Formats: sequence, C-alpha cells, structure tokens
Amino acid sequence: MEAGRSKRSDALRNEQKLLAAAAEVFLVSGVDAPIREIAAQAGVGTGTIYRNFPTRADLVVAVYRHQVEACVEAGPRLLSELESPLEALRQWVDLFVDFLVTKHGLAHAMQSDSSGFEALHGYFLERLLPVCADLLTAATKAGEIASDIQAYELMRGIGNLCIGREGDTTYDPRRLVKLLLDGLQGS
Amino acid sequence: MEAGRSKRSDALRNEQKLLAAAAEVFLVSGVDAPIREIAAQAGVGTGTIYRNFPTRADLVVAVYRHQVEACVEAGPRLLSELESPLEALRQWVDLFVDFLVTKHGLAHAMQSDSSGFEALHGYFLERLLPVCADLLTAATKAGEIASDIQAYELMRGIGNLCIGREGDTTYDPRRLVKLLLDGLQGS
DNA sequence: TTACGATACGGAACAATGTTCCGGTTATCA
DNA sequence: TGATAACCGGAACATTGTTCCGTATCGTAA
Repeated sequence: MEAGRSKRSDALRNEQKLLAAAAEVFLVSGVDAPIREIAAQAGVGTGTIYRNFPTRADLVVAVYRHQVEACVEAGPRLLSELESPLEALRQWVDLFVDFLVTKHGLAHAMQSDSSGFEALHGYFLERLLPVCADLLTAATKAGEIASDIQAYELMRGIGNLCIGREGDTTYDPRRLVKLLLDGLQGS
Repeated sequence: MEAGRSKRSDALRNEQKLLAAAAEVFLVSGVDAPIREIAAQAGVGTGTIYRNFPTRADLVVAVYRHQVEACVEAGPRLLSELESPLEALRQWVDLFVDFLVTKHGLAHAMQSDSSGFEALHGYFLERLLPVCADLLTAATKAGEIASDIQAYELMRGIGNLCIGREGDTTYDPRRLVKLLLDGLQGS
C-alpha cells in the first residue's frame, strides 16, 4: 500500500485552500452549501473540489476530523476520570451534542439519505460508535442503566434530537437529550 | 367569508386527481418526490399543481388531513377513556408516531427548513400542539410527570426521533420515544 | 536551462428539479 | 350560441449537483 507518488505542490495548496474555504462557508451557509459557493470562496473550479473530495461527506469529514477525534479521545478519558460510568456517558454525550449543534446542519446531514452524505454517517459511526458502546456497556455493568438499548440506536436518537434550526429558544436539543438519558435509568 | 365563487368543474376534477396521484406517489417515492412525477401520475401539467397547491406542504397537508384530524380527535378521547393521563399521553404519542413512520419521509419534511415545507410544520403544530399540550398538562396535574418540558419541545423531539430510513431494523423510533417518555417521569 | 510527460486545473456542459409564465382551451352563463 | 373569465399544459428559466476535456502547471531528466 501507500502506492502512488506524492501530490503535486499546487494540489496540496489547493487542498488547504479548500479546507479553509469550506470551514468558512459551512459556518455561514451550513454543510449543505452549494459546491460552487465553496469553490468560489477558495478561488478554484468545481472540478478541483470533486478531485480532492469526491463526495461532499469527504469534505465535511476533513473539515471536522479534529473535533471528531477529540470526541473519540474524550470517551475513555471520562470513563477513567469519573466514578460513575453513567456520569461519564452524560458528559460525553454533552460533548457530542455540543459538536452537533454548533455545526449548522450537521446533525441533519448525518442522518440524511441523499446527496452523498451516506459516507458522513458511516464515518461518524465508525469513529464514535465504539466509544459510545464502551460507555454504555460500562454504565450497564455498573447497574446504572436499566434499558437494553444498543449504542447505535442511542447515537442515532441523540443525533436526531439535535436536528433543528439554531436560534430557536423554544427547542433545546440538550433538554431532550437529558430526558432521553434519564429514560435510560428505567421507567 | 367564503367569498369568491365556486371552482369550475374541471378544476375540481383535477384537484381530486391530484390528491389521488399524490397519495400514490408519496407511498412509493416519499413526500419529497419530484413535482413532475406527481403531475405525470395525475396526467396534468406542473402549472396545475402549483395553482391548486402553491407549496408542497399544501399538497401534503391535503393528502394527510384526515389522518391528522383523527389524531386530533384521539387526544380528548383517550384522556376521558383512561384513568391515567400519562397512559393517555403514551397512547396518543403511539398514534402520532405510527402516523409519522408510515409516511415515507414525512417526519423528515416536518422539521425541514427548506423546499417550502415550513407550512407543513406550521399546520401540524397548529392542529396537534393543543392536543399534546392538554395531555401533558393533565399528566402533570396528576403528578405523573416530573419534567417541566413544554408541549412544543416534546412534539419536536418525538418528530425528530421518527426521522430515519424505514426498514432499518437497528433503529426503532418507538423504542427511543418510549425512553423519552420514561424520562418525563423524572430522573 | 530546457523540453517533455504526468498531473492538476478551470469551467463549460449536462442532468435533475423547483418555479414562473403565457398562449391556447374550456366551462359557465346570459 | 357567443362572450368571457377561469383554467390548463408545458415551455422556459433558475438553481444545484456532477462529469468531462482542452489547457496550464509542476517535476524531472537530459
């Protein structure tokens, strides 16, 4: 593996320009902003975007990779730092929710079944699902959770609850996620 | 009110043809099927659709109006039939969830902030929110609910949990909604 | 330094879909 | 039956995703 030679210098520059431009545009117009808008912001053609990031999900993943990884690392850390696994799960979910709600439209995109966002769903699952599963298992073993819900279902549920226009003071995803977690403790 | 003369007979016929065609297409392709597809199924031009149903939400509302109204009527009935207001709320939510998950993409559309679906959100809220609020208030007064969540937030949360591809056996909205309702009883 | 092949670039071109608009048609009524 | 207002169909336009190819640039070897 690692076949193929390294990229050309201008290609590398463009990749960086694209990442910066995408981060900027995502902030303003959301993760489903038109490709042309990102291309214009970066000062490149649309072809260059597709060459570097074949699907939109690839671009989103690249932009938010650091933050996702931070969430991945937080799982085991919280589990070791805190007495209660359930409390660790709660704090980890807080991080996850914060991440989702601060990225305009990301939660919506994560569960979307169109526009080449499937890969995004897959990436998040691949990285975060094991972390969540560990937290869930630990809390269950500690007898702090009565439900037998699976990690996948829980994450999808949390992700779905985070969907919504931001700035809506009458809908706070955090309140609902808290209710959901409360529900884990048994009826 | 009721100003304006009655519609022409061909206009009425087309309206019926459109409702039947839309119901058919929604079943197969979901509520965000292309307008042209619905027009073709009905055997009319796209202009005719826009004349009868200016926004996509208007068409969706017209197609599902009966079922929404059934849900509206079920609220007070359950409340009077059952001893426990919380149980009434649970059963009513069951009806609501059944309705959402059996309509391909409806839950998704309800919270969408684009494509002229805002009116759909508004219609559902206008009809169902008071019903949900009554159930919630009754359950709270009966001391069966500890949370001080508002009806709007609860309905949005339930709606969001119902978003997802159907046929996914690993994600069951009903299980998550149950957890959410369990959470209402207090942590 | 220059020439050449590989690589990457930009944007035109095509496809899918939403939406508007208008010339022609039809229903209604006097 | 004829006038007219309402209505119809679909062409035309706008937006966005995606592909493709002629051209420009980079890296390298002579």
